[in-house]
Amino acid sequence: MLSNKDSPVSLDQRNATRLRVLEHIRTRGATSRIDIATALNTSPATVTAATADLISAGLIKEVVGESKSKSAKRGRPRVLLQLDGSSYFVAGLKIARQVISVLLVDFEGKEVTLHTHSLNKTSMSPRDLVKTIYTALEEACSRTEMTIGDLSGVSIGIAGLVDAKRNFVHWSSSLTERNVDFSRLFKEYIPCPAFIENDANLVAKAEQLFGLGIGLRNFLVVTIEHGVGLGIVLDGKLYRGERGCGAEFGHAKVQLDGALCQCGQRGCLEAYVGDYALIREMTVATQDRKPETVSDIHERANSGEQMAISVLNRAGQMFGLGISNLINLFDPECIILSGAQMSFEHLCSDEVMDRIQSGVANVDAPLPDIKVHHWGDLMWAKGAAAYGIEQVSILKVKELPTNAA
Amino acid sequence: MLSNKDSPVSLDQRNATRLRVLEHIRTRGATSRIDIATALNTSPATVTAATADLISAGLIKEVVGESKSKSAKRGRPRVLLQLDGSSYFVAGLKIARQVISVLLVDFEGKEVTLHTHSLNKTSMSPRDLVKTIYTALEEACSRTEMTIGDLSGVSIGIAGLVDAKRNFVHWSSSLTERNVDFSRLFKEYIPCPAFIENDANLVAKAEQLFGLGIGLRNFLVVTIEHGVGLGIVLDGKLYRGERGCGAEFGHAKVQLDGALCQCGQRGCLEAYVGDYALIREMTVATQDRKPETVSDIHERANSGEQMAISVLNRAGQMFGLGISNLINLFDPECIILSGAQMSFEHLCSDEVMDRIQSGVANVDAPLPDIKVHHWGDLMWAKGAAAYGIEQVSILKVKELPTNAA
DNA sequence: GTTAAATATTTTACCCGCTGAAATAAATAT
DNA sequence: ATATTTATTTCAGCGGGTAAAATATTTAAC
Repeated sequence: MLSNKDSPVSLDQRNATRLRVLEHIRTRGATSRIDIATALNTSPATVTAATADLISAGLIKEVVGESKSKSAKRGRPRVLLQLDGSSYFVAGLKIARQVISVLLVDFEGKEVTLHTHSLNKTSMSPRDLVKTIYTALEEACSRTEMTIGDLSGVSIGIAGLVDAKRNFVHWSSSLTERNVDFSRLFKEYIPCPAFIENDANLVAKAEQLFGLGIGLRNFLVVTIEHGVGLGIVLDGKLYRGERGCGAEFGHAKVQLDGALCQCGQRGCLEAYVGDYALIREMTVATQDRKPETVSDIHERANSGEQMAISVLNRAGQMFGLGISNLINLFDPECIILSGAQMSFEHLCSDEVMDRIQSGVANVDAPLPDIKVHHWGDLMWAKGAAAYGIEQVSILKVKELPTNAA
Repeated sequence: MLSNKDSPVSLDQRNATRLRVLEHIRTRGATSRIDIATALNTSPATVTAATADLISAGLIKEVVGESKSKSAKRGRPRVLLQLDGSSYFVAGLKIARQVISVLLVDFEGKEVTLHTHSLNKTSMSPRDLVKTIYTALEEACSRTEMTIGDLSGVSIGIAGLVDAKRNFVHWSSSLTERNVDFSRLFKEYIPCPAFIENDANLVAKAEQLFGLGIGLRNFLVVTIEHGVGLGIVLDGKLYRGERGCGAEFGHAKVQLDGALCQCGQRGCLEAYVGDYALIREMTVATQDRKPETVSDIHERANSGEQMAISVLNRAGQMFGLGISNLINLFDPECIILSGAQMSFEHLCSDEVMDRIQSGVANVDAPLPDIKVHHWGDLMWAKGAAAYGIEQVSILKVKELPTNAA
């Protein structure tokens, strides 16, 4: 009798097909089997098999409705397939300085509830952080009919250097310790799969699944907030680097021995563009009237204050220089500038775009698209949720039986 | 009767396996089938099939000799497989400013002959360039018993912005025209498959196949010569960007509105590090004693001339800044500094390494290796040959019959 | 209203590449 | 000479995918 052991190659192959079908449905919305087969360049028979598996797992469902693509006049109508949001739920968390945001979403990414948990310290020990995350999750669930046990995945975004593959945080301003392996702590406190990632990478995932990156395979997402973050998507996947700490754009050096940065080094982009940098500059220049936020600086600039204009202007020039370097290196399809607040117009001005243009090696081919995306406050948590949905999709597909039931 | 049409998926799958086996033999040298099966995590039966195909195509051959890995005391001895260099020959060309270097190699990369064809102009029309390439190829072949018709591939390295997938050159200092599609010209003049690529990408290929990049999957190669070039290898493949003009490191901006560069922009790394930049600086500072080469500057620095020391020092600082930015973005396994001449010690000094170290976001994990590779003068042409061998390998594998003969 | 045509999906028979087990090959130890 | 060990090849079978046929479900035509 021959072995019945699953050959790993074949298993991976089939799951890869299932995942490709699932991803296509997620990005394109309600689609028919025949359209999926055409789009994925595969046979209808394969799509029938894959979708049957996904339906049995509760990941997708058949819906009634009109096909968006060419509607035939005659013949059997197409059956549309859509994500089934109701089977699984995921929590996306963003660890910010003052607050943890918890966004509970269904499997389509639709918001179930949002909860904000205040922090009294801007940094804490890993164990305390995970305990606080658990509390925040419980509070969020208590607003719904769910319990933590109903969650299929928890995804956590944090600023800093994170090796997501290992749930390992090299360093984060939210932690009092370096080199933290969260996988053990998660197993101890969180009763479902949990993932931690760099926050900018998560926003990149959100752009890819729900935002301006839908359908793109090579793009960069630059996040603008307290600091400057970067997410790199190459060939449809997040690029993280060998040790998981690549895509450090905020601390790219734009000036030899330049301004002092939070990180202790000199000349970092963030030291010219980050909000704390702008506030510091304004404070030095106008001791008596310290601005509280970047919006304050904007207001003063709009009302004609030369110093404010100059500060914002230099930030824009440095930012443009950094972006042009990204284009020179990556030559992406698109760069998405993502921010949750409206306080980064000075980084999207015509002058900045001119600076970018003038810094890119000149070819007679159109520049990559530079798109500005003003998200709501939920940007970061949505990013975490997007990543969680993706990871849980992978887990659920792997759990599918090898042979049809 | 059912269709016998090859399903493209399966065909690609088998060819991918054949190529993986071929690549393994190329990088590891003489190896037995059992070792290949273990290394590629596949079954001996598959390796038997793949190697039989590769042998019938003349790509590899069985050789006698001792296995390098654990030699068993008893049992059937392992049969070693090695590249068969004698079946196919490839020409690697480097278009430099004064000269075209032609390196004829066998399929193992062993030099058959080297020929240098002088140019009387530093730039010419695309058609003239291809004609000149043909002449240079003829001259090189005439030194051997080969003719151009015996070549299985011609690979051409050129400085500038090249979209290798399309054999399209956006811009090159060696051409009097922009936006040149070489595929038609190659068909017209070159009687075998021909490929054109950015020269730094080719050096990266050479490092991957023959040099310090063997076995690495994510590394960067920085070339230092007249200008500064970059080749990016991610997941074992050259990363070229969406329009094929990524990896432009020489024109990355390291200073806002800085020194004027050849390219017409300001603040490019090359404008601080390129040899013409150093010579220009020295000329301004010491009008009466213009240095001819970077080596001259080195000599003067070694003999204690402050101005020369200062010029080289600043170049090193700027270079270190650029490298640290690469590490921050890519977090590679390794960065290889490749140069054909010995005139870049000032870019590998301890001060430069300190500058790199101090510019990399700090994690408690070892920095990527920074390796210095002093090639001979053949560096560029060897790179072209490496790329040619790889491309021809792919072509030959694709030409294999679907069913065993 | 019935039938024909059109189109979507499912079923079925089979192809292809890979695998494990068995067979074979080629050496050494006894 | 025979047993043992190890490498390679052969071979039957598995799993995923496909083309073609079958089936399902609609509209158009009469």
